Amino acid sequence: MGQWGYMFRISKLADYAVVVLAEMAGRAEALMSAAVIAERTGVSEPTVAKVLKLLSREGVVQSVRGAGGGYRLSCPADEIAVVDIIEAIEGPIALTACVDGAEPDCALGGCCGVRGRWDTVNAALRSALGGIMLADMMRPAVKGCGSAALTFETEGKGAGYGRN
Amino acid sequence: MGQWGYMFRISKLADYAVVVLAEMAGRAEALMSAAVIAERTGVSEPTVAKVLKLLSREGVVQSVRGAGGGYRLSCPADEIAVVDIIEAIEGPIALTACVDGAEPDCALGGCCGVRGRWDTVNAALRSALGGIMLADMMRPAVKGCGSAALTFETEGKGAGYGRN
DNA sequence: CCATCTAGGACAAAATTAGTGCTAAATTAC
DNA sequence: GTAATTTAGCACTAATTTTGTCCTAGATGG
Repeated sequence: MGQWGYMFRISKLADYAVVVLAEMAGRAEALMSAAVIAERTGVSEPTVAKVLKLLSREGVVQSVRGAGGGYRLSCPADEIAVVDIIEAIEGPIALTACVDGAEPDCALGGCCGVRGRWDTVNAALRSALGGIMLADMMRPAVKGCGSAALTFETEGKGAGYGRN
Repeated sequence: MGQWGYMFRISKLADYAVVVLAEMAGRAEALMSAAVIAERTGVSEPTVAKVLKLLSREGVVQSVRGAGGGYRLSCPADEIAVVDIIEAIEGPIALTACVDGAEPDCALGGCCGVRGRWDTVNAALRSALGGIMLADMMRPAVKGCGSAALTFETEGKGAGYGRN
């Protein structure tokens, strides 16, 4: 019922995360800085940086600090489940807050007719999404797109942050 | 990354919808007014009314106007998929706005490396959730509130409905 | 006609998300 | 060792979404 009317919307950040990782997967071994990835994907640099920080903290990517540093995937694209990416950004999957253990002060209290029943749904979700890998999200290499010469510009961010 | 840190959160309204419908399923044939359902579920009346209006518009429940009117389920609880309920409240399932055909003005444009790839994910989602029915969300008739001794529940926690 | 009861839209407040900026820490290059 | 590069981690503001409520209109039954 939001602007798009879609349920199960994932956050834009998670969406960007998949785009960013798909880009990185193209050069799986190489280190890429946030700035370069931003340029290659078209996502604004601050946003790319934010996404990568989260992904790094959750172990989806590895980071190397310092000059010449950057990020690389922790494992091959066909071993990273999309659901893991989303969880890295948004936290554990659950259809409601009403899951085992959490949230002590439900106003409906012990009378809630569906308490604990969402677990089944959540399990089904995880199961269904667990099999879809990052590699499945990549298109078969489109030329002309996104692959504008990999230049390490020292020009800086003076060019301004394009909005996403 | 919200307060609960859960991804795939459904809205509270959709959550209420399941609670409301589970209540109605107990007396499948009978007409129940929004006021009565509100009283029996503990969800505030304006909210119950709102939920029922949406469910009615989408055909999940049937409505009867006028004195003595109310709502009843359109079909048995084991024929109503939970995902249908959620869709009735929140609109069609889709993990991103970036689905087939839709959304002409994605800033990443034609260069987006994952464009169209979400369809697979969404299909998997629908498939997994389509098999879970409202009937599966109901507890096997619990008399008296708070007894709660039920299969999966490891403890008396687990809630998630904000107060009204 | 009058008391009920749903339909539908409008709306303000609250909660969440998005996006940006700043400072610190690590690493490389000179 | 100093400077430049690049990630880490907050803190914060603005924009968007969700909630919850209200108000008016249309049906229905007695």
